[in-house]
Amino acid sequence: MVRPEKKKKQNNNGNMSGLGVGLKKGPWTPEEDRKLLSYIQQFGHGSWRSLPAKAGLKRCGKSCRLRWTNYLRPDIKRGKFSLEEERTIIQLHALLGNRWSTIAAHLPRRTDNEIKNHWNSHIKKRMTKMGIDPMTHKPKNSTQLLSSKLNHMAQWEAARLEAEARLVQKPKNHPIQPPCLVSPSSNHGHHKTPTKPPPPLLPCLDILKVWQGNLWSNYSINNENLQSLISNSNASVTTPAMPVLTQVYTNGSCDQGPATKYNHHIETQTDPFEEFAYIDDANFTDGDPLRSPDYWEEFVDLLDGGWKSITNNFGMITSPPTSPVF
DNA sequence: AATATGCACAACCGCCTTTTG
DNA sequence: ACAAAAGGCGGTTGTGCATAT
Repeated sequence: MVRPEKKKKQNNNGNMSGLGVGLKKGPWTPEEDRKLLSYIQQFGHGSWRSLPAKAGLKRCGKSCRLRWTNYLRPDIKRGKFSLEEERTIIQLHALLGNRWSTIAAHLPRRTDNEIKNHWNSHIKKRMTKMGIDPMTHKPKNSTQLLSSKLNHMAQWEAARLEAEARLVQKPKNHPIQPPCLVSPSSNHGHHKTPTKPPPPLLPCLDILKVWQGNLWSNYSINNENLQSLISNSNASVTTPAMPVLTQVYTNGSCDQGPATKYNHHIETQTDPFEEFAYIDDANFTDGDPLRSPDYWEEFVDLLDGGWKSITNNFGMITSPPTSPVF
C-alpha cells in the first residue's frame, strides 16, 4: 500500500508521524512482524522511539507501537464480536461516546481500534438504518427521552468508567513480558516507575450494572434464548452471556473475573470469555436480535427504561456531585 | 467475464495528554 | 515551573477481498 504523499505538518514535539529518512510505511511484512515480536519478547518494548533501530526495523516507533498494540500483542482476541460484546459496546458508547480506549478497557482483549472499526462499520450503520442517532442513542424523531438529571448521571457514570479504565490501563506502561522473557534486570523495558499503590477498595454504586440488569433481564433475549439461538447456529455458549462488572470500587477498579498478575503485567483473567464461540454474522442475518428491527425499537425504549430503573432503585441520588472526582 | 460496489480492517495522521529531566 | 519528549487517542483513509450487477 503506497499512500499518496500528503503535506506533512510537524508535530508540536517534532515527532513527525511516519516521517524520517528511509522509514518504511504501509503494511507490515511477516519479516518485520517477526523482528518486532522477537525483540519485544526478549527485551520488552521500552522506549518506542529507540526500539526500531534496536530491533533492526526501518519504521518509526509509533508505527511499531501501533503494530504491537493492535495486532501482535499475544493477548488480543480476534474474530467476530459476540452478541454480548456488541451489547456492552452499545451500552458503554451510550455513556461514554467515542471514547474507544475507555470502552476497550471494559472489553477484555479487544483493542480500541477493533472496537472503533466495528462500531463504524456495523453498529453505527445498523442504528442509523433503524432511525436511531448513533451518537445520542435516541430515535431521530423522538422527543426528549432523558431528563437533564439523567444526562447528568450519565456524565457522572462516564467519568467513573473512564477512571476505571485508566486504572486498568496503568499496567500498560510496563513492558509486556511473555513467558520467555529475559530477567527484569534487562536495561530495556521500564522507563517509568509505578506511582503510589491504589487506595483501599470500597464497594460503590455501579450504574452500568444496574442498567444492564434492567435492560437485559427485561429483554426477551435472555441467556436461555441466546443459548438456543447459538445452538441453532452450531456455535456454543456455555457461560453467562453478560460480561458484567461484578463489583466496582470507589477508586474506579472493578472485579471482572479473577485478576492475575502476570510477571509485571496485571491481567484480568478472561476464561469466561474464551468460552464464547464467535457468532458468524451470516448465521444471524435472520435470527440475530441485534439485526432485527424489533430489537432496535425495543432497545430505544429500554435505554429509557434503564435510566428510569436507575432513578427508581437509587432514588436517594437526586443530585450527583456537580463535578465527579475520581 | 468484467466491472462496480460494499465491507472489513490495518495503518496513518495530527492533536492532546502525560512523563521526564 | 517549564519545555521537550514520548505515549496515547480518535478520526480518517487506502487496500484487498467478496459480492452484486
